[in-house]
Amino acid sequence: MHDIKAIRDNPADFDAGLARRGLDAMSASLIKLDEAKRDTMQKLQEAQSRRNVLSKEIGAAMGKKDVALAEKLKADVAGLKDFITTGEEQERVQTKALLDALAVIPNIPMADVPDGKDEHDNVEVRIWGQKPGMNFEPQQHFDIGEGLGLMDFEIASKLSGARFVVLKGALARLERALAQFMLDLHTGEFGYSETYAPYMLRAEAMFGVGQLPKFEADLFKTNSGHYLIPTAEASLTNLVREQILDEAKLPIRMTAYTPCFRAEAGAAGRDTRGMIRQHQFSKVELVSITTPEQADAEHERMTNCAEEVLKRLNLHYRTIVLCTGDMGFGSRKTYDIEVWLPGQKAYREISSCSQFGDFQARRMDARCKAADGKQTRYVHTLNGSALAIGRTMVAILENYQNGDGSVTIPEVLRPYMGGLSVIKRT
RNA sequence: GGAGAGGUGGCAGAGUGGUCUAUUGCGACGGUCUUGAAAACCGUAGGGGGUUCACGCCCUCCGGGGGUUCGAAUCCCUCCCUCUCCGCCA
Repeated sequence: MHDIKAIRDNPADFDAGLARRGLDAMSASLIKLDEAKRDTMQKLQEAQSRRNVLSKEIGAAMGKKDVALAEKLKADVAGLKDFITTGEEQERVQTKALLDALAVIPNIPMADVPDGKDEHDNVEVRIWGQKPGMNFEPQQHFDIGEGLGLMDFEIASKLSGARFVVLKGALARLERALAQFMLDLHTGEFGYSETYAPYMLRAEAMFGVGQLPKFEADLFKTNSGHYLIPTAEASLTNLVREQILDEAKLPIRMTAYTPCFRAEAGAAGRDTRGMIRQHQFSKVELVSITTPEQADAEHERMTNCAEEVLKRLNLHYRTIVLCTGDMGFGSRKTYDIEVWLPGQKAYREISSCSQFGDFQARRMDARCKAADGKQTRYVHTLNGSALAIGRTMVAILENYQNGDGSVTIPEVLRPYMGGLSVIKRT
């Protein structure tokens, strides 16, 4: 959510920011809505002020049992009633019109985000490791998993339809092992606080992180009116909603391992095979709540935390910064980490780390204040996947596959796999 | 799911139609006193918004949203949440 005052003060900057996103200028229409609202407010407040004064005089007259004066004053103030009633209604309508318009406008990219139209204009910022050498033709993860007899899309479709999977035996355990490994790393070495939070949220919370109103079609909704979280970001970020935090306590760093549910509306035909794009997947998420000054450094730090997972798994990856045309709705800067998949012969997104500025904080009303400070201000929010579990499993299967169809388990995961070093067909 | 009771400032807790500009207590901060502290005493306080170069002035907020009234913390409607008892239950 944008600050209308900032738009009013600097409409040209705002429109220039929108243009970088490929959007038309909106400042003029927004300012018009705002001016109409403020005009109503001024007249309304003046009338309310007069009403308050007269009402007090009525009270005083009643107290002195001067009924005649009270009745005269009542007649005086009666004329204001209609004006105030319609003014209040008008203010509500105008305020809603402005907020509705603001609610669907994406965040403005930071100055150092590269301009571009789509994913082809993203810019690589670093690359780590190298493609594994293999003396056989690498298979894709679904062929490996099905070959092991431990990954079953067919039975999953009978249970739930397309875009679901059933994992068995060592692969089911690998899912758990990956989550444990990642959580231990982030809590033990990087200072994130492990958090368990709801998987179902109210509309207000979904609005807070920017999922609503614009992306309702991407969410699953329950018959209780809740929405299933598409990412733990939604739950974790909302933990600071409607609060004024002590700045000395920032940054707050939280992590959670949760299932994620995505309707994948509009993804028909994309990644239909395998585990890359599912309605249900798990993810270890990182969320940071910071002061405005801390946000940029925290973004780099968070991205490094996500990359560290891949380093320890010895998976080749590259980190890219998304161009203005490819960024998500609420983000002002996003790094994607793409892991190399030898079976697919492609880099695929395995993590996305974004900073939102105060975009979500305004929607959630999450603020902070220095202990000695008078002024409250909005916190900054950041989140990143570290990592998506399903896609990490895909990467391990494809990168650690052997010529005989077995899969070697990365060293760091073996303690979590009961010492198992190779997954073989049983 | 059924029945009942409640949501008031950082916390506790009054107020049930008219100087409420929200009583009081605790806690907090500043000061007086003191070598220092404690105690005592005095004083200061929140959020959002409009307007102003500024000082300031004004509007609004007693869980959220509507309504009644000249006037609402107080009355009505509605939603949310908490607590108690019953029922059910991993």
